Amino acid sequence: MGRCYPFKEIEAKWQKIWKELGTFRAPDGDNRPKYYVLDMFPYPSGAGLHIGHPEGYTASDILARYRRACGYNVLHPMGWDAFGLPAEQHALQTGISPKANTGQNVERFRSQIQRMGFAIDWEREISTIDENYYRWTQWIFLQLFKHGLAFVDERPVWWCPELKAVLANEEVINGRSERGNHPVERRQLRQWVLRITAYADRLLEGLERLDWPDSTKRQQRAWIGRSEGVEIEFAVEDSVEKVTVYTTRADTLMGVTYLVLAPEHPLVEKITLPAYAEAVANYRHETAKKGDLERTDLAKGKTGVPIGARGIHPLTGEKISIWLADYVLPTYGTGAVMAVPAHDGRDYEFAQKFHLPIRMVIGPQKGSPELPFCDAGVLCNSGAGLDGLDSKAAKDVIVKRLEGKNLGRMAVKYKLRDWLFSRQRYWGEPIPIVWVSKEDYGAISQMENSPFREFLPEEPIFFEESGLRSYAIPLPSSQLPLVLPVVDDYRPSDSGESPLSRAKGWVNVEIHGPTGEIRPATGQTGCGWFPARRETNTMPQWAGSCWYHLRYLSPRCTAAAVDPTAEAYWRCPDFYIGGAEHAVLHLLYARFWHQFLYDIGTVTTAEPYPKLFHQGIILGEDGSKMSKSRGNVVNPDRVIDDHGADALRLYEMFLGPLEAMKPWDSQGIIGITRFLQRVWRWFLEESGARSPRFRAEFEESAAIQHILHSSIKKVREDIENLRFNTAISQLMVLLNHLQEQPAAGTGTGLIFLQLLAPFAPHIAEEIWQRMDQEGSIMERPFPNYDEEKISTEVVTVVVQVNGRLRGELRIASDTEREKVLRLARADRRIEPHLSEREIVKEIYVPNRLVNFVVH
RNA sequence: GCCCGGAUGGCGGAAUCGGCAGACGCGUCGGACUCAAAAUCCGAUUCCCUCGCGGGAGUGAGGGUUCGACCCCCUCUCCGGGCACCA
Repeated sequence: MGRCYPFKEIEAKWQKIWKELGTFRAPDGDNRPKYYVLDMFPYPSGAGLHIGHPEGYTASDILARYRRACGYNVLHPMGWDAFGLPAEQHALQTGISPKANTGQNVERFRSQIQRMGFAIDWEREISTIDENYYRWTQWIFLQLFKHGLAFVDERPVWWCPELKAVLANEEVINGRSERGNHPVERRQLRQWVLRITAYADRLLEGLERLDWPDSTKRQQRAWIGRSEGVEIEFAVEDSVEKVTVYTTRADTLMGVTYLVLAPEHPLVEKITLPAYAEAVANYRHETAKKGDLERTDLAKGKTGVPIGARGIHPLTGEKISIWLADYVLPTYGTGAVMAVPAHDGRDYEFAQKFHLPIRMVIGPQKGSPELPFCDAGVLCNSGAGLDGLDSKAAKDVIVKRLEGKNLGRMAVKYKLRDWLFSRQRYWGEPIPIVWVSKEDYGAISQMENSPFREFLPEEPIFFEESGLRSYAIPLPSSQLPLVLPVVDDYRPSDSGESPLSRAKGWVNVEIHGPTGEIRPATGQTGCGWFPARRETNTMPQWAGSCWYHLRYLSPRCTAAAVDPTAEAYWRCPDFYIGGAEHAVLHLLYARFWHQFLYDIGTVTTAEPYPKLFHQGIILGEDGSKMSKSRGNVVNPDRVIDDHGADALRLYEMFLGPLEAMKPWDSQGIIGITRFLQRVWRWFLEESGARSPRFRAEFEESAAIQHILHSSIKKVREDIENLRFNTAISQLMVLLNHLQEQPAAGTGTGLIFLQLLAPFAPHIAEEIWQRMDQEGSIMERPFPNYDEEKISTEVVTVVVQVNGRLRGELRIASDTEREKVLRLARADRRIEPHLSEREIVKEIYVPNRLVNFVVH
């Protein structure tokens, strides 16, 4: 290492000063306009900060510091998404409690983040595992419960034998667990479910008004998967039952040649003919064993069995066979489809395999098609009133006919499923519910002043187990937080029960109806005391992150999840930045909770994140994803040790566009280090004192004023558009020009420092001080540019002949067209290209370009 | 399979209302300083022909529109991401 500026000392020095002075504290309510910048808070893993974390944080920090300098009251907070499976697995391996382990990880993350010198208001730090935080997560859950949006259901769920845990749909990828890539299987378990589907339309429509990346909106739309179609009833021959199918292609109704039910369809038992019962039972059994991986594996081809019963076509009365096939999913639509093999790829494949009839009803193809025609078209073979209509018109006619017979109606379906909200784990928020008998539920719900009625829903929530019904009683506010009990065994049970179920003293309680008190079981009930069992499932990791953006507004508030006064001022984040991997999970769940909180009056904004940005991924030096196994992981601590936090900040932003995926280059950071050293040496002498080059009264040349003011403009615009790489390059260009001058105005130097400050705050503060400036550079308004200084009197106009560059002219700006063309024609370099040729056309783009078209 | 996004020097990347391609930085080469090295500073650096002046080619490939295309249109290749029997 050569002569470096003393980044170690000055970075520690300014971080200390900022902390002591509370420079970045964001006061509630203020005359200034507010600006709320939010980072996706990290999961504090045992591995410590990754080089990718500071990328997003630096970006938001630059924006925060810039907005501050532009006169905004900026809120830039940080916290910890601290519940999660890794801490629990670590506990199983080491015996160290998740709480202790997570605490250590948080310490490390905090100190690593603080070393970056971010303008964070640390007094607002939050953690999802704090009792005073999850108390309100529980409160929101109870509100959902009260409003009928949280319920229990015995349902097939993804069970991972390896993790011994139930996984949400989103945590299962191609039949394997997202975390750990273990195989998963179906199991029937009692689960808590949140009715996110009730918000499907609002979640969809709300997207229109959001300033989000298109790809993320697209993903959410696809996830919600709204489709408009028709439900059609097919009577079953010799039966009172009917098969209801859902289709988006009612126009192909005349091409239906058979029906298919999902193997799980409840009608199967009722309508299967005895002769087919055994084969059907076998097929259903086979399907149940399959994971969705096998079931959805297209390569394996279609399977299915007939059930003997026949359906009756609602318009033609034709009798068609009914089949069971696992290509029909029980969880979508009605779990039954009408098969139109001529116009659907899947039906076609199935029909081919089982030699079922194929009837074309969308023309104009002739004969039996080689391939199904799946687009819209013009109807044929469909009879009077339909043939010749296009698909759209035909749908209308067919729906009208069905409605006339009361055999069909328009219907809207979604791919979105309700959110499976319980986990059989220890390290999560306890669900604040106790279970009581039917009689006791009746008694408690009748007690007029019982606190247990605070969150009681209109419809009771219950489940049945070995013939006994248990009823859900919500804990009252006075019992919150429901604290996670200390246990010594974090293993889940093989039966799918949470480790909490082992804490018998915690699980078995008695509740006092009149007062809302809860005590450990004594066996002495009566006098308003009822025996109860606590819910032992915990919430998924997504819960805490659904509303953290609100808790920052009033992190210590004990009276409410969000203090209404603070909420009225800060509202919601003006800018939200984080990884694209959260496009559908966190970002959809958080929108759901926020919309719900809006409905119950907790917040005054309809959407949580009006503007969202995804930073790209930083790859290893070899261009592949950083991973321990590849040995290409860059440790931010090392980089700060070697080059300083300012250099790391600057370099991460200089690598390329913020949203791009870009490889780290340990050579490249040298360029940034050199730049910072040149800055240091331009301002300061060897001794560290301010350089004598600076003059208080100094008239800069027009050229310097031009580059200075256009740099101010570019830096401002680039920050506002998150183009930090080009902003930094402009600062380099500016310094290159300034360095060529023997002297400089003090004001020019100070402007340079102010432009640099959001990116490299420590060095900017230090030089600011050594330039004898009072106070923090952060307190000064961001420089403005003078448009007049940017406009130039002389411009370069390039001259082309037939579009090929042949020369250029230096002329006064806004010279009239004829004069420019005359000068161009006479130019020494242009003339030879024009001589003896006819000029067909002359193009002049003012102040930019001349093009002669010659024959 | 379907839907997005991308492809620019040795490398990361600039430049898109259609108007000088390669800003800025890395690397490399040459020079200054030095006993020497490091550091620093100065210069060169898309490729080809040329001592030079200059000329030719060039933004993944091929075609098109235009006075003019990295930019717009069509076809294709490769890379990245998302969805994946959703009827």
